[in-house]
Amino acid sequence: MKPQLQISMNEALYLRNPESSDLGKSIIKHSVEMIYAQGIETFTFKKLAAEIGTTEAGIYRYFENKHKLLVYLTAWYWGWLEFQISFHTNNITDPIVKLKRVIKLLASTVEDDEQTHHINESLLHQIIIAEGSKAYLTKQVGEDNKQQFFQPYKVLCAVIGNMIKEVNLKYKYPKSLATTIVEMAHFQNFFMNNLPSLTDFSKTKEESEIIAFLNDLVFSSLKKK
Amino acid sequence: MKPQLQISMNEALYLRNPESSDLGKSIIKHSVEMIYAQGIETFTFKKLAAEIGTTEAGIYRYFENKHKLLVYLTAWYWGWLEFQISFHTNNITDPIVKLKRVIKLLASTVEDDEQTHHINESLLHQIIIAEGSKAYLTKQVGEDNKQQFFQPYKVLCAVIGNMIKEVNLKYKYPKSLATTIVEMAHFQNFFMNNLPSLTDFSKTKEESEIIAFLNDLVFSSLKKK
DNA sequence: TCTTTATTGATAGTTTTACTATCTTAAATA
DNA sequence: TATTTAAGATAGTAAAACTATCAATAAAGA
Repeated sequence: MKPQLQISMNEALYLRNPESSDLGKSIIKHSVEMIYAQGIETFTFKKLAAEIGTTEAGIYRYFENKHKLLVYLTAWYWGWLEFQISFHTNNITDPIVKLKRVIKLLASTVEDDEQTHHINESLLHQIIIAEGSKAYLTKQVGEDNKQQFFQPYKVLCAVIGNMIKEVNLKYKYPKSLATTIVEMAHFQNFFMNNLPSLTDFSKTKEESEIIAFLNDLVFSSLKKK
Repeated sequence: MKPQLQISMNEALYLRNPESSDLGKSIIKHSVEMIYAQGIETFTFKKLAAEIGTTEAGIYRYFENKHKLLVYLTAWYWGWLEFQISFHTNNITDPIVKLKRVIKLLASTVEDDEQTHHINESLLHQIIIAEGSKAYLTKQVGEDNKQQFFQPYKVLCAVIGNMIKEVNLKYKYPKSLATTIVEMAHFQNFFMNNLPSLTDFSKTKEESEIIAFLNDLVFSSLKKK
């Protein structure tokens, strides 16, 4: 039996911890599948309840509303990704190699660990691409931020920002470049698949091209003069 | 009397052309003010109707739904911005100067032409920053794209992509760099004001810093080797 | 083992959003 | 003057987004 990876979650994101029961885990599992399939706007707690054989009220015992659930899923994803990054860059000493590794992890389709847990990371990755920014592009972003809902995202960006500094201490915009990498890894993917004329990858639709673009972008910026 | 700038709009975006009547113009004007103030999720046609002294049904005669209205506003904005860009880069021959000008236009707060029309471009700019990507981050993106709803955005990106090529014909990712500039001009602004630890501009909160970042990013990439 | 507590299921209800339909009036146009 | 057309007024429906209550059951503690 593999050791279960537990992502520690901000308690203010849920009413009852979904990791603490079968129903909770089922909510997460089917949320991911349904939001992936239908998109966040057409997804409702009622549909979710019907799907997993419980009632709407049952869902509301775990999550206050759809927005909190989305924020929960994004927070979980960024926490998970940060773990992946620290795992896969663990014994790399060269900061350039390390940063390249991160870019690859950000822009690659994740393979799902079917065995490990109820969350299909591959579907969740697609959700984050299409819905992730909706977690913070709201009027409540200030309050949500005060409650630390975006901490995993901020931690991940900080980690990448530090790697950037390792490559070139004199570079003036490590944080902004970090968010640019993260956001563009996703946006270029979305554009490539949905509005292909906005990218240079419409012919092959290969994520390796996104990686090449991001590498070029980042290491041109970090080249010392 | 100044000549009115008319942005030509895709007819499939509305049921009745809002530019064709006072009520229509009022819908646009107050939509911009209300979406700016409340955000797109809490904004409703009922509230809008109350605000402008008409009925919900009255709004529905112009726009099929809230999403179409948002797409209309974003399309208008990108059309308007493209005009601004072509106007302000008109007699510039040096492609580097031209591209810098574009970056400045993208990342600067727009001053509203109070006199010219019913749309407050300054508020609309803020709406695009916070809500703009929601216009295409949906499950209907494919159908919406087929109906050419994103044409003004695509045209703008193509224009910028061509300027990039003018600077360096050998650069491999002109389109993706163009969308990166456009999106990051907005995202860095949103982060600076709402999640400041994600940027390097949290101290000053000056958009001039975003411009400097984008200039550095773009011209590092376009430097010939 | 008995009792308490916690979790879920079942049911019902409210408010708001998102829309559709119809009818009337007023204004513009032919 | 007849006739399209836009807009106001009113009403209504379906679904979404919740809240409340009570009973059944299972686990945990005394």
